[in-house]
Order: sequence, then structure tokens, then C-alpha cells
Amino acid sequence: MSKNLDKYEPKKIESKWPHSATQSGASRGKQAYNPDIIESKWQKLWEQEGFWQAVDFSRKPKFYTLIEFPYPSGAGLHVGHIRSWSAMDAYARKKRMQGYNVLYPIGWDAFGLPAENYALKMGVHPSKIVPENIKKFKAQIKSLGLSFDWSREIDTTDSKYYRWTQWIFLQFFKKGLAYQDDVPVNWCRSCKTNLADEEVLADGTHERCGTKTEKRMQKQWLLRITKYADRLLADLATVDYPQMISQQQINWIGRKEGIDISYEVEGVVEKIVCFTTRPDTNFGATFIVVGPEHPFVKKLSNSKFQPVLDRVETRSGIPNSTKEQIRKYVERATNKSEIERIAEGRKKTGVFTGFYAINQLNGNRLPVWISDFVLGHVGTGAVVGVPGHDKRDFEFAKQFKLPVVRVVVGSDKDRSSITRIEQVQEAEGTMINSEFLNGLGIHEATKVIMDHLEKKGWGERVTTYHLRDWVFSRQHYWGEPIPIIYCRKCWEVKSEKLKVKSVEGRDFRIINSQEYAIVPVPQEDLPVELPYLAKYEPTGTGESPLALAKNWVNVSCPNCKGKARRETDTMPNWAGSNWYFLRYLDPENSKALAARKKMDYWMPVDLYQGGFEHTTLHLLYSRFVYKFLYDAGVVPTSEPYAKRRAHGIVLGADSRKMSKSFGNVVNPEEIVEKYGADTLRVYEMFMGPFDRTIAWSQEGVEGCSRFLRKVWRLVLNRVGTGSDSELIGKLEKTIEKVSEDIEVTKFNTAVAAMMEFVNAWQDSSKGLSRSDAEKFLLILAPFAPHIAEELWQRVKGTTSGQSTTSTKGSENPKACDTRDTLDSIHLQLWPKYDPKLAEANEIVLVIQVNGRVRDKIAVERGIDQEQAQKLALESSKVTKYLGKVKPKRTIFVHNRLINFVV
RNA sequence: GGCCCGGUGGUGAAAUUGGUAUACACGCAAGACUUAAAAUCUUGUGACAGCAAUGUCGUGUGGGUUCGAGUCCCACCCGGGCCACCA
Repeated sequence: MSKNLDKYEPKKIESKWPHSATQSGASRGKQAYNPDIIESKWQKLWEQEGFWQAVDFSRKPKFYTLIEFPYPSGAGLHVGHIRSWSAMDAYARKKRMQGYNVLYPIGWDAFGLPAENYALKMGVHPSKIVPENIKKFKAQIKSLGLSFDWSREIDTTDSKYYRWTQWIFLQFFKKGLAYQDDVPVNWCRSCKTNLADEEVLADGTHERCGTKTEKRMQKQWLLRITKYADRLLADLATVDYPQMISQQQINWIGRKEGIDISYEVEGVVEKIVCFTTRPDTNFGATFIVVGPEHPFVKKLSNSKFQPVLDRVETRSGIPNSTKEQIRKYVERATNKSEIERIAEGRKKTGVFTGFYAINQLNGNRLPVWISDFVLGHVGTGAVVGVPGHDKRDFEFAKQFKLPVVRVVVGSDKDRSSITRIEQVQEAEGTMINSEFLNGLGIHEATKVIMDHLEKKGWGERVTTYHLRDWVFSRQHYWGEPIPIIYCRKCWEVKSEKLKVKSVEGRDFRIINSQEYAIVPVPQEDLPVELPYLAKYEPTGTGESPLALAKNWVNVSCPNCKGKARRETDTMPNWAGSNWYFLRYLDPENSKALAARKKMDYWMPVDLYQGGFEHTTLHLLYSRFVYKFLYDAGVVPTSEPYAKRRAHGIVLGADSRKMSKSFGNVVNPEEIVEKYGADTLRVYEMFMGPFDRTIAWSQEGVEGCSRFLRKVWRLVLNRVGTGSDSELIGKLEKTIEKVSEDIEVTKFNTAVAAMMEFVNAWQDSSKGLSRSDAEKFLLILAPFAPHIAEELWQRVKGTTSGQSTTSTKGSENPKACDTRDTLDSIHLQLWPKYDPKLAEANEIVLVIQVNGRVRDKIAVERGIDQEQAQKLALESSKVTKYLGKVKPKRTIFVHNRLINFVV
């Protein structure tokens, strides 16, 4: 068969669209693929026609596709953005072609540290440089032909937008879920700000700048996310998230059911309460450890405790610590940062206080130690030491020669004596040395002992969480001002009326040792606009640079009209992204964050696509905020996102993170210039599984460029009157595969399937009919929208004006309701595949002997076992292996294989 | 230490979820077209043996279940991610 495509007679091209006619070189269809020209041409047209604008309240089924809106960085678009967006673009385009009313919006997440730091570096005010960056970003995005609905563009730094960010804050405040407290904050020396726990990496460094953070106490605004912990956990069952993401949120919330057990201290009226999740092992307790911050430690210097201390110091048995040793140890430990404590490794240190506590279960005396491995903010800040069944306790016991008692046996990992620490913990086992628990399994024993302790009044069941309240204030310029005003006069009036003891943070705030009432800005006074500050560098004093804007800070109190001052802290960069997906639904609304009717129509987001790095940040935060709004009756559903999918990172060609310092950054503009947007898009989808981290490959881009050029040649040269029947089957199969793969976000195999089909097309002698070629273009369209459109117009132009596909059928809705003036490929219906055509009449039947492939024969589809067996036994290759032996058993898999067992 | 992914050619990766392992792409080799280059096309490409037909081995390792295992079970090794002296 001939492979020389150029020998094919070019088709005469006439298009209804003047644009393509002028481009096609009038009558010649042979001209080379020139993405540069066709891409910008179609982008303009699509935008003019408003093809991608979603329609509120359309009768078509809605589909809300969401990508995480970008922070418009100065560096411009990253190829990683494109990987995620073009994949979701393919998804959105396919959904449109399937008759959905698709919303695929975009906007700008432009407040926050990165923007501020970039502005400082460039010496240009953020209010100036952010719009510049947005402009640059926008041009880059538009050159990719992504089908975003630009009519709904939003910007978190627009006061018409952040007015509602502030409004949400006020709702939290009114419900008592926004409050101020002195909290240990993570302080970044370099960025001169405090950070949320979620923004600090495991090694104690700031996720953005890599500086070691320090803990320091500061008055901060907090949002009570812990109140929603149980629902954030439970409702994960109602959404479709990748397991990895749900699991990570579960771990981060860290719900634990356990019990607080009280231990009386001998000789003084004092109790130490220890939290434990393993009360079943409590008969094995041999000591108690309190952290250096524990209240009991502070009391040791109290004179009441002295006589006891003096007495016990003379006791023998356990190496005693002197008062001086205790004081020194506590001082050293409390001065160490948490990071330093961890950095010292797991070698246990500690001092004995001289006191004993009583385990009321068995009357055992438990020496009370102080050690810095016990953390003040975890549990009750005190631990009951069960060295037989806890690794840290075991290490501590070994260090200070404390007794080790085993109370569980029979697990896989059990040994009669402990030789290695790893063998200490177990998941299953039976109780021993535990009186009434003996013989019970550990889980049963846990229940029994908890009931027992509660009944006796020695313990109280509690649930603890790893999640803590969200530190919501930043001492930075470039963020939403917190809409709060502090008023002296109001406090003077209010404090007299207050019957209950007032609480700082809840009722008043101390500024420069004076008490102020906390007055929320009235809703009608929103937005509290961010004032222009020429000097906006962080101060490093713990106060926001906004404090310098005297005219802005000093306001009259909305209550009493007296002299008052504004809160000067701003919100973290997550504030604007908490609810942005709601604003897309109604971006111009000045009465509410979005009209309820529109939210009713569009929510929840049907598919939300973003990075894994936001799992315990934005994704968790926004679920929390949304749930709060749901309780306030603002939004219609309890979860914002029905389905979440995450994409992998695109690394440099050297498999390292793309970075200027490595010189491995791929500039998407260059790729578009050289190969065209379609090639870039196809490559980024083809490069590998969507959720996997993959290194960039320039050769891979070439390959995809070759693919599109091949499509171009074939459509213009190998489209005739009839189709190769085998090829039709392949086409139907490809349609099926691509349809399914897009749905399950397997874009890489979808592209591979199309490549396979195109190869078959090239190899076939007969080629494709025009209508079959159109079908192929339809499934290509979501991946490479420009070339698909161009070829569609050219192929279609060869007929007498009527589109040949099913879209003209009267009962078929158009892909977009309002605009049907142009017969764009993107307004066609997604092709249905015909399973009958997809299945070839002939199949390859695999013949196995003892499960090993020995021969393959071509047989008719649907062959029965008897027939297959007969044919198979005729194969000489099979008889060679079977010999004269009669098969013991024959396994037949319909349309697949036959296996003889001898 | 906990939880979660993953390990398949020279490379990125496929495999209808227990039924032809390595689709698709890259790279490489040989060849065609061309004055030449680009572009395009053809053939080959898991390892070993063989001129070949073909055979044996082969999905991190070792066992197991099965007519049949990349896929399921048990034990282990290695790589990655998130969390973490979390009681």
C-alpha cells in the first residue's frame, strides 16, 4: 500500500467561514499546519462569540468545573498550571459537547505574602504590580485557548470582592467563632510575620521562604475550626475525594478517643491528670511524667510543697534530684524551642520531683518525673508511663532504670521479655497482670476499664484533636483589613454593665495597657478598604504596618461616635480563597456574596481540581468556612466540592523542582511559539498519569507535535468517500475509550488511544470517509481545540453546507443554548460510539496449555467452547505440547482464550 | 514512629481489574526519498541462545493461592509524600 500521502489529490476547500477560507489559501488544502495563525484566529472568534459563557438557570444539566485560581506571580505562567488547566479544559469541553451547561471560571488570588514580597523585591507597590502581573498572566492564558468563562473573572484584591471576605469574618465574629487569644505563634524572622501551623513544615521552616520559625506568644485572631472538627471528619464520607486526600485530612484533624485519668499525689492535696488512649495497659503504669510547662511543676517552688520535697530528698531507691537540679532542668527545658527539643533526638532527659502519685487501680506508687519529651500543648501535658507498651515510655524507663511491667501478651509481636523497643507496641493481644482485665482482648479491656474508671470517678472519657483553632491574623500590609474597631468609651460603658467576669479577647482588648471594647464594623460600612501606604514593609515589632496609617487607624466608633481605632492586622492569604467559588456564580452582586438562587442552581462544585499541597490548607479551610456559611443559612449544601481530583507536579527535565537557580524552568510561551498551544496541551496530558509527578521532556513535546501534524496531513489528504471497515471498528473503540478516559481523568491513555487510531488510519489503504473523519475530530477537539476546529471547518466545507453529524437533529440540543450562529466543532454533540461497530467480527483466541500461551488463532466472535476446542486441537503447536494425553480439564474464557490442563 | 502512595524495557509509561506483559510516546539502529538538510516514510528494538523457525527466562525479593498472578494473600527490601517525642 502506498504511504506517500502527497500523491493524494488535495480536496477542494470552501468554507462558510470567511476566516478559514482566507487562511486556507483559497482552494488549496495542502498547505502546512501553522498553529501560529490558526490558534490566534480561533481564539478571537470563540471569545467574540462568547462560546464559553455559562448560563445561569439553563434547563440543561449544570456542571461546575473548578480549578484553583492562580496567584498571579511575577514569574508568569508555570507549565504546571497548564497541565491542570488543559486537562480540566478537556473535561469541560467534553461535558459541553455532551449537552451540559458548564461553568469553568477563573480569577485571581492576589492578596498575601508572595505578592507583597515580590513587590518589595521589585520596588513597586503591590497595588501597581499585581494588576501588571494579572495582565501578563491573562495574555499567557488566553494564548492557550482554554475555555474559561472570562465574563466571571474575579480578583480577591478588589474591594468589591473583599468586602464579602470581610463580611464573612463579621459573621464568624457575631457567632463567637472569631476571637482573640494569646497563642504561641510561629514567627518567621525573615517574613516578619506569624504563620498558621499549616504553613510551617515538619522541620519548623516556613513553607514559602524556608526560614526556621520560632514560637512566640502573641495576641491573635483565631477562627474556631475545632468546633467543626467532627463534621469535617464525618462528612468526608459524603464527598468523592482521592483516598490519599481524605486520609490526610483525617490524620490532620486527628480525632482520638481516650480518657483523662486522675492520680492523687502523695502528701499534698494535688492531682495530676493524664490523658491516654490506652487505659487497658494502666495496670502496667510505673511512673508519671509531666512536661516542664505543667502547673504542678510551678507549684514545686510553693512553700506548701517544701516540707515534702525536703523529706523525699533523703529517701533512697530512686536517684533524687535536688531543688536546684529541678529548677535548672525546668529552666533549660522551657527555654528550648520545640524545634530544639526535637532536634536533640530521642535521648530522654528528666528529673525526679521527689513526689509519688497513686495508681488507684492497684495502689501502686508512681514516681513523678519532669521531662521535656512531654509537650505542654498535647493532651493534658502529663503522661502516665507504661514502659511495657509504649516506645517513648520504654526509652524513658530504660534511661532512668524504672521498672517495666508487661500487661499484654499473645500478639504477633509479643516476646516474653523486651529486648528491642520495636517489640513493645502491639495491635492485638490479651491482658495479663491486670486483675479483672485478665484474659480480655485489649479492645474489650479498653472499654471495661474506661467504664470502671468513670464509675469510680477516677477518670473521664474525652475526645481530643490534633487540629487546633486557625490563627487568622497577619501583621502584614497586603491583605484584607480585619473589620474590627476598638473603642475606649464603649468599654467604659459596657464593663460596668457586664455581670459576668469579662474575658480579654472576647469582651475587650488591651492596647498600650488600656482596655478597649471590640466593636465590629457595621455591615453597611464595608468594605474597610486597604489604605494606600507608600511604606509597607513589615515592622517586625509584631504590629502590622497598617498601624502607621494614622488617618486610617483613627476612626469614630460606629456605636458611640467617639474616638476609636481600627484593628491593624490583616487576614491571611487563605481568606480570599475560602469562598471564591461562590463569587463566580454572581461576581457583580453588591447585595450579597452571591444570590441564593444562583447558588441553589450551581452548587456544589461538581469537580474541583487542584494540588495535593492544599489538602490541609485551602481545601480544609474552605470546607470549614463553607460549613459555617451553611449553618448561617447562606449556602445551600453542606459540602462545597462533590468531587476532588489532584494533579501531580511537573518537574524540570532534570527531575528537580523547576527553579531559576537550577536553570531548568520551562517557559510555556516558548513552547507555544515553537509548537503551538495544541501541542503543549496534548503533551501535558500525555506526559503521564494525571496525578503523578513527572519530569518535563522536550522530546515528548516533539512526539505530540508529530502526532498533530500527522492528523493535519491525514485529514487533508486521506479523507474520501468510504471508510475502511476495520478502521471504522477502531474508530468506534477509540471513541469509547476517549469518552471513558476523560471521565476518569486518564488523559494520558485517551491521547494514546487517539494516536493508535491515527497510526491505523495512516496504515489503511482506503482511508476514512468524511463523516468518520469528522467523528475523530470531535473527540480530538477537547484536547487540541484549535487544530480540530480548523480541520472541522475545512472538511465540512467540502459538503453542500449542511453539517453531516447528528447535531442537526431536531431533538438534539445545541451544546450552548444561546449562540448557534456559527457551526463550530465545539458546539457539536459528543459522538456516541456504536458497540456493534466497535467489535470486530474476528477475534484472536489465545490457546494455552497449562496456562502458557502456545498458539493464537483468528476465530469468529462469539465462538462457543466446543467449536473453539475443536479448532484449538487442530493446531500443531498445541498437539506438540499435549502429545497423546487427553486434557484433564479445559478452561474457556469467552472471546478470549482456551486453556488445556494436562 | 504513624498513615498513604509507588517499584514493569535504555526513558515517560500501558495492561479491559485474575486471562496474549511491555499499548502509546521518546530514544536508539538500519534503510527509503533528497544535490543536501529539514520534514516524512519503512523495518527493527525486554534479556539470553540461534542464520532461522523457535525455545528458555522475565513486572523489587522470597514464599503461597490458582488451570492461569504485574494484578489476590503472607513476609521482606527499596523509593516518594504527608504527619509526628500526639501520650
